[in-house]
Amino acid sequence: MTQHDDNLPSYRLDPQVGFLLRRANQRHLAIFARGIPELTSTQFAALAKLCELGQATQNALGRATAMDAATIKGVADRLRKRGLIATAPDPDDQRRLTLTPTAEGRALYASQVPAAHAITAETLEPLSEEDRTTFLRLLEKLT
Amino acid sequence: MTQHDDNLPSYRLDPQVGFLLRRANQRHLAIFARGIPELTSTQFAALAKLCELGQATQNALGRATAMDAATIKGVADRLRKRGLIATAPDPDDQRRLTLTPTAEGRALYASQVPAAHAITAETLEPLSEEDRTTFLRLLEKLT
DNA sequence: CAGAGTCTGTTTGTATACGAACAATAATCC
DNA sequence: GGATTATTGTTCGTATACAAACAGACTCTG
Repeated sequence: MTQHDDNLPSYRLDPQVGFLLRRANQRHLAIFARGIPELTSTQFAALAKLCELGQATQNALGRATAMDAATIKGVADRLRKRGLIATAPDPDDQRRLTLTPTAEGRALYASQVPAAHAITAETLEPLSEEDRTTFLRLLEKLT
Repeated sequence: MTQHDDNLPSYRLDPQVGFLLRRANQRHLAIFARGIPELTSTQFAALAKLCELGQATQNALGRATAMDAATIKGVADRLRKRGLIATAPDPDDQRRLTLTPTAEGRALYASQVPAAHAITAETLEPLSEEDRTTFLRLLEKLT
């Protein structure tokens, strides 16, 4: 069987979950960049969620898209600079910034939804129909 | 004011592979940072692979750890600054930089291997023994 | 009501990531 | 053997990520 020397640390990088997760993510991001060159994966996520919600506070949008306050600020700034979302102060809470997708933002989002589905399909393409379901079910448990 | 237009293709962010991959990766990185505060996940990967290989060219180490030339440069610079790896010019090829782990680097690596295994275990902890095998098998195909 | 604590958005600093362009060097080909 | 091509490492610019510290605005509690 396999010999194990207890004096030497036995560790291989390649099969570790973390390494595989990082590479799978890299592959997905490359597919995304080819599929929707107009936006980054993160920007599309924020825009999509904002269109889904209709409107949201900046930090709330960050929570909904798994970005911390500092990250969502940068993403929101770039989307606003491109005219895809608009910012308005909340009359009920002076701290809050309410974000809303602009008509242009909604249009871009709608136009890219088919591409987004294609990206998901291409990312999962190496798996059989059945394996995709299994994979997504298990992956969801690791979030 | 939110209304649903049935002409638009439906899309939800939450179940998309890309979003789940990103969040699973975030969770893993948080586990890693708690488990090995001395090094980032990327730095540990580079150090581990270099210890595995004994020595490597900078770009070759990048390829072995899935980092492009610009990324591995930054990682290698930080590891060198901390005295964990050493750099030497290749006599046979003036372009190449040969990287080698220092004694300190090997010692730190060896001391953290158990923690690294624990990180992998904790990341996969939500899955049953059988599901872990399945998940890793499928994840590997998406790399 | 006053003070403690919480939440909002912001800023700074560090660390991946990657595209693109670059100079120096090697390898290849005709 | 000289020109073309490829590779190596570097730099620049942009975009996530996140910790930490901050000020201002709200909330809760005593």
